[in-house]
Amino acid sequence: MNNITIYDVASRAKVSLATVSRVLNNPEKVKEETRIRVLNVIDQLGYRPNAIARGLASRKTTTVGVIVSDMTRASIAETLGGICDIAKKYKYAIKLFSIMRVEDVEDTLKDVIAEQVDGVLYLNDELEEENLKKVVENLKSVRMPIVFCNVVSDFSNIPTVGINYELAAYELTKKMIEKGKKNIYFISTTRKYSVNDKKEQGYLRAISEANLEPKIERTTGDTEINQPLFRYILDNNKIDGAIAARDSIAVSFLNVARFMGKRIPEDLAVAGFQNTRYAKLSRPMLSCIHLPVYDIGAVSMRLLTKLMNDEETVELNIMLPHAIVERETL
Amino acid sequence: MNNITIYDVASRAKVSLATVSRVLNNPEKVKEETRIRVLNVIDQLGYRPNAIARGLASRKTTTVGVIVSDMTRASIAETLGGICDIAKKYKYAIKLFSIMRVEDVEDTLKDVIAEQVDGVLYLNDELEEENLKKVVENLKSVRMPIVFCNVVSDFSNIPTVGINYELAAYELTKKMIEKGKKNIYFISTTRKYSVNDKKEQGYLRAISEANLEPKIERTTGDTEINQPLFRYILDNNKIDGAIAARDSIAVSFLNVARFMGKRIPEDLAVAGFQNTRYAKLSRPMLSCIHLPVYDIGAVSMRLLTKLMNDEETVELNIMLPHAIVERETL
DNA sequence: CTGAAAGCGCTTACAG
DNA sequence: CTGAAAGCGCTTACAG
Repeated sequence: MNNITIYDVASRAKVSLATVSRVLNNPEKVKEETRIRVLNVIDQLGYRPNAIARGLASRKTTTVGVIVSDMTRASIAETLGGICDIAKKYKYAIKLFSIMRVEDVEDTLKDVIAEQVDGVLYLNDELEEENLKKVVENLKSVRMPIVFCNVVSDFSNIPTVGINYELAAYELTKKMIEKGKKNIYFISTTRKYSVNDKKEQGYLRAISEANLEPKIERTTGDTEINQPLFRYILDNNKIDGAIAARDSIAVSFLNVARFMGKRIPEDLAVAGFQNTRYAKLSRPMLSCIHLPVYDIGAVSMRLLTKLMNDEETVELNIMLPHAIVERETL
Repeated sequence: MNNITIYDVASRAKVSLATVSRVLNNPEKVKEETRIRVLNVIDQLGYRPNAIARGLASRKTTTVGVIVSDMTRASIAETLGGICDIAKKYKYAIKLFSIMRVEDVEDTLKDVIAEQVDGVLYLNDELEEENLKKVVENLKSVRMPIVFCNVVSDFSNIPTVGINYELAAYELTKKMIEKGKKNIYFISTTRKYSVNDKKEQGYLRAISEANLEPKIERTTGDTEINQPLFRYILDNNKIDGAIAARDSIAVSFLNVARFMGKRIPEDLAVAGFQNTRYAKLSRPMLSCIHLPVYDIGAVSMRLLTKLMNDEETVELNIMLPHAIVERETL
């Protein structure tokens, strides 16, 4: 494809290819005069070293593998944005891997390893400790640096960046309680996400501290299916608060509640997690926990670069700050 | 990293490394007995060929480069999902490149080429024909197959997959006109996206066919800034219809209109483009053009595989079907 | 059908 | 400071 090789540069600059390689990788080892000459030729020819050949020779590909389950989820996109920006800054390329079915975990990992990436960012937050274990073991066995990006797990020795979901949910629940709510529901997802599990725990802690009764419901994300469930919850209960694991669920719940004549937030307070653009577009405007998803991506990529370069890393489990955004539903 | 090499397999299977390579790449050239023996060893050892070495030797990396401008945009995520799924199916890896600033175009392209990908999917839909030209020329010069994924351009000879935005906007506008609306605004984006340009054209065609007066406004995506503009539009005019280039803008506009007491859709019809999950969550529920963004990704990836393998491709400019989703605002 | 050998485009000790 | 040479782990004509 790219016809210009290191040989072309070398012959044109009247040096050996070793020298060209050095001005690229260890410029300080080359006499300034030679270096400048080579650099000029590189520039003239528009030479870029073949990343594949370089990867083979140096056993470093300056590529990181990003493992995702469901690309489609909105938060993933922003997190990827953060990852990309920082990767670019540190000159890493990004290879994307998706694990569509749990059965594919090991196979995907073999792929990742075969692709010779220098490190892995794991954003697959479906809660399956056994599978997570496989991931960790596979990667450890080849000494591949890994960081969990917004994935909560019991592996305390794996570098992680995220937020303190437990605390965030705790604070949010507590805030509702302080506002006088006594029948607060937690609406989680049917599918198990590790982060949602933590939110649930935080909710439970606040509820039990206040001696209230915990009430947890689970929904699929699907609006059509939610409708009857939400209606049922709102019909049969003296519910006066609802915390949803995701903004979209919260808005969906909010809509049903309003349709049924509930005054928000007097009769019913509602809150979600994420603070997407659409939180502001709901009516009334949704209150929620703001998740710095872009930053989570950026910071985890940065952490990974440190790990790949054996830099000293003070903190391996980074919790980014969260915030309660109070709008109109709380 | 991966310690098991083709040599290990060869010696254990008592064949030469050439034979191992053949069972992997040209199995039909190997005697069945030998093939099975080798396959067994591969299995036992869990051998995966080093993709980098393979890429260097064969000059095929079975990797495609995906060039994106703003990862953060919601539609990109779903499109990426389609790309990933099909890439996986055809055993291609995906490398992600972002072009953050226009100045980076050429530099990013050099990166892409240096990374030795076998083909490129270009999803950067900011309208800049000159820059698009650079992209095309750079890639053509190294004979790199490329497909424009949801990018509209004047380069009719570049394979493209998307929808007929002009027609979609035309139909949508026409539908509003048929419903008796006479003062229909088109609300586009300040930033130039090639697809939005087409939408504008379709809108204009329908408007002029009906001898109505075209009215185009542009907004940033930012809700805070939109508010006053929308208020202004709604205040000063006998507007009775609004088509927004994006769902989020449509919902935002809808909210302001309702706040000002407009009855939807009697006083004012509103429609958007995309059909995100949130279109259903607005109140009243947003009518819009449904864009098959996942499919656009999937189909363009499929098209690219054909191009990379020099398969005959009947259609190089694929327009996927769109649809008007009528909910409550139209 | 199989093996020996050259080569893909680099990096990196090793000499000098 | 610079060059000759080996080697990274594969693929692929070329013989046989």
